[in-house]
Amino acid sequence: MINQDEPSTRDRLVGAALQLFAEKGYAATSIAEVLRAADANSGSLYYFFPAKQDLLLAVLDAYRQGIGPMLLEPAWRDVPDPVERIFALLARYRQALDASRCTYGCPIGSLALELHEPDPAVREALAANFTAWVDAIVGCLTQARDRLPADVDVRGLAELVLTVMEGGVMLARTQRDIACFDRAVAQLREHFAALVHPAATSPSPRAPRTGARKERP
Amino acid sequence: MINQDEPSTRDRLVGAALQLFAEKGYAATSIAEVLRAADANSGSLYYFFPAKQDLLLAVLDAYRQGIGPMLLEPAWRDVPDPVERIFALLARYRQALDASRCTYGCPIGSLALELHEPDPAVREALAANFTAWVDAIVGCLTQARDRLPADVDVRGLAELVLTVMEGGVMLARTQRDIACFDRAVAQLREHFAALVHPAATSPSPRAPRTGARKERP
DNA sequence: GTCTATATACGGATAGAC
DNA sequence: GTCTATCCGTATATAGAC
Repeated sequence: MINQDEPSTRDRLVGAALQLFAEKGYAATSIAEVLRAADANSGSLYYFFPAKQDLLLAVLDAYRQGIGPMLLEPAWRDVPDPVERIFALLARYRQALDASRCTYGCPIGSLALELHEPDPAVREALAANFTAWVDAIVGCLTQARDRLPADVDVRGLAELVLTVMEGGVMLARTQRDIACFDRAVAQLREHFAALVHPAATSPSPRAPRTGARKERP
Repeated sequence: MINQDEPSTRDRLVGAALQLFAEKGYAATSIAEVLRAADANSGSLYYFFPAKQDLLLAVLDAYRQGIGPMLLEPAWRDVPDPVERIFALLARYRQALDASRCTYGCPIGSLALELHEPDPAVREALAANFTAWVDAIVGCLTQARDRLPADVDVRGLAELVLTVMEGGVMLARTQRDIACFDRAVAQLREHFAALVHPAATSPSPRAPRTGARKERP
């Protein structure tokens, strides 16, 4: 066993930076704050990370590695239906948004828009996070493949989910109104309702649609 | 007439800041850079704006005032159909994204996510920009009201347009791939295609749908 | 690996003449 | 309204002992 009960200095630094970058952003977080939050000293940090950006890269890697165990797994524990898993994931973001009174959104999205001309390594690390997230949704859609139209753009649809989440978070945060996020998700629900078959395979006892589409004259 | 040919020092400052904040972000833009770009001096800037944040507020106000003349009017000049105007607006963002090789997105969205704990005045100025943008889409949808289902959430649908634009810009910038934005817009097209009647009123000679929805078995 | 002390630069903002 | 010169805090990063 390598893991101790006490996290290593390096892990404390990455953890502190992860939290602070999410709360305040990258530029607005000073090294001194990270050191204070991690209860470490300047010498330790620069022993592990040659520069602040290397700390950011470690944080982005931690996020990517955490997508499965920290995000998807808890969100999907009690949700077997692949389409519902998509909305369970969105509900997770809603929860974080709500708990922070519309302050905490998606840390990757915030960093992606804060860093305008990022170093290639940083840009790729951000892109890798989005790709992993979208891949997870693609997985859900693939599992529900037989309930989808044959000509559907699976990747495009998965990206739409990310897009709606990120846009909904942005709007809700700016308006300080979680209803914005809810409306975005509700619209996505409508989109799925028009697209997905009423789950002949799934034994889920939900109604196949929430709001029946109005008939055309 | 008040306007001269030469823009005032104040206008040059706001214009320079507007461009720099969009290109590099708020925190990453130094006062010195603004002064250089505006060909002005520190004394002039602080004569007009007590602090950097007041310059930001002026920039956000300029954006809001420019939504009509600088954004909607040129985008809608040759597009009478209200639904097509929505996509013409999105095409405008695509153009900016493309011209900058997926670097320049939506400056308001970037600022909204960069500034995590903004001063109330700043947050409200950002929110006012989003509101004005969404209101414009609501206007389009209202004009097309008779082509929409009676129970549609007009504001929710308008916010979805903003949400898809912002999310699409975020993903395209991060992946440095405009196809991400295109896929997001294509999905929105699908959503509208399933929602909007084939324009009985509009004399536009377009086909009512691009990709016919697959029939359910 | 960790500590303290510090180098060095640059940030926003100010002073006061003109 | 505009100019130059400058204050002063804070930022990242380094040096070198332990």
